[in-house]
Amino acid sequence: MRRAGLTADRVTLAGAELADEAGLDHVTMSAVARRLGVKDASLYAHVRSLEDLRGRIALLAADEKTLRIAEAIAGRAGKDALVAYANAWRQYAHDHPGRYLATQIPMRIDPELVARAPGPRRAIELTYGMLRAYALEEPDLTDAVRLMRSTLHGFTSLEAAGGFAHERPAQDTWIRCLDALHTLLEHWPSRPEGDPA
Amino acid sequence: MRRAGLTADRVTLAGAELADEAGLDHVTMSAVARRLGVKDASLYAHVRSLEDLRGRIALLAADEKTLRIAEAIAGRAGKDALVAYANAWRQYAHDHPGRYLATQIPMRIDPELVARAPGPRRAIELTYGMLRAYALEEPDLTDAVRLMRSTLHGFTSLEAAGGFAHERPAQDTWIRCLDALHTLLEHWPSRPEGDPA
DNA sequence: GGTTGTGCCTAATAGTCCTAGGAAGGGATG
DNA sequence: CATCCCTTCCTAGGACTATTAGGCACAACC
Repeated sequence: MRRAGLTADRVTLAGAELADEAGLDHVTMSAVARRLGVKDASLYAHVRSLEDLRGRIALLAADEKTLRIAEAIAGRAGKDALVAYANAWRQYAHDHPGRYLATQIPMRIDPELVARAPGPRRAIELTYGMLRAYALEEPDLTDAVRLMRSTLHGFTSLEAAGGFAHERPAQDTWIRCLDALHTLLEHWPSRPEGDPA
Repeated sequence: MRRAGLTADRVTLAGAELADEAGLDHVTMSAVARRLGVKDASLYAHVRSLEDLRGRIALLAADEKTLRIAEAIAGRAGKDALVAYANAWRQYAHDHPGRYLATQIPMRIDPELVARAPGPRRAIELTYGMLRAYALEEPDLTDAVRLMRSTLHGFTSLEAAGGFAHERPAQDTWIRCLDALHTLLEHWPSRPEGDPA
């Protein structure tokens, strides 16, 4: 009797592949087990539950996306970095729609596992680092980081869900949106007086 | 034997309520049937499948959200309208997290049903109408609409998923982001020469 | 009052998650 | 080399879910 060499990471990877190929809600214990040539009960030695598996897929996606972004912006600055950052984000969502969707589900996942995953935290750090070129001070910097993440996530998410009808190519809008974001970051509106928050 | 008076709409509503209370993936045929005091098989007379039900929930959410936005911006213009629009959007996502999440799933739903639902189309029209105050010309107007939808959706989506850590209240960031969007729309960057697209 | 159709039912199949307990491979230890 | 033990994977089974097929009873119309 051969051993399949399962680990939590291998199970997670199989689930992630399945999510990209068949859609996130086709990621079931049975389906992942079939893909690994194993009985479903065997997975429970490595993964606590289906919900746990989905959380791990989300964390994997966050790590992978962060890594891609880090590579993309390395050695770049200013608008160059901004565009590279955004394109890497969008490209990851295109390449891995299932994994990307997994990151959107409100996760009630093992906090200890989250703490060990570097992805989410590092992603924020990267964004802060990149936006430092725009000479924003706190709390504007935090707000700008959040705005940027919101816009990128919203665009890729809507695009994936078919939210942009056919009239105008999404790619054209994308380029213009990056222009707009860049402009906005360069001319970030000042706070009204008496608003230190 | 009492009749429950089921219709497709009543089933959809029960599913939507369940989605908000228990989370979208607790919306099952059995659970909806239980909530309606009915056997699960009975639902299939009104709804084609679970996936169909989820699609209907998504369409319901789109209609409701659009209605709220329409009420919010009625009689307003300029930044006033922008803020009202955005707040209505965000408030809907807060009030109905399950329904809102349903709109994010790529739906392979009956196209005929989609065509009959006024929500998605009307939402876009409303956005166009509101942004007309900013004197943008096509295709900038379309791009601005898409940017606006992306940012609002991204923000509410990230917020719902717990994406904004505790440091700074999300509400404060929200206000500043609306300022920023308004500023951006007033100073939309011009296209580079020789780019009629 | 009989007919017709609809609304909800029972019954059944297949697939799912997950638990409990058992067997067999692989490594450490005598 | 033999033994022990831990990990890995299995079999078996319970509870729940989605979906289909067919039946009965209620309501409306003639």
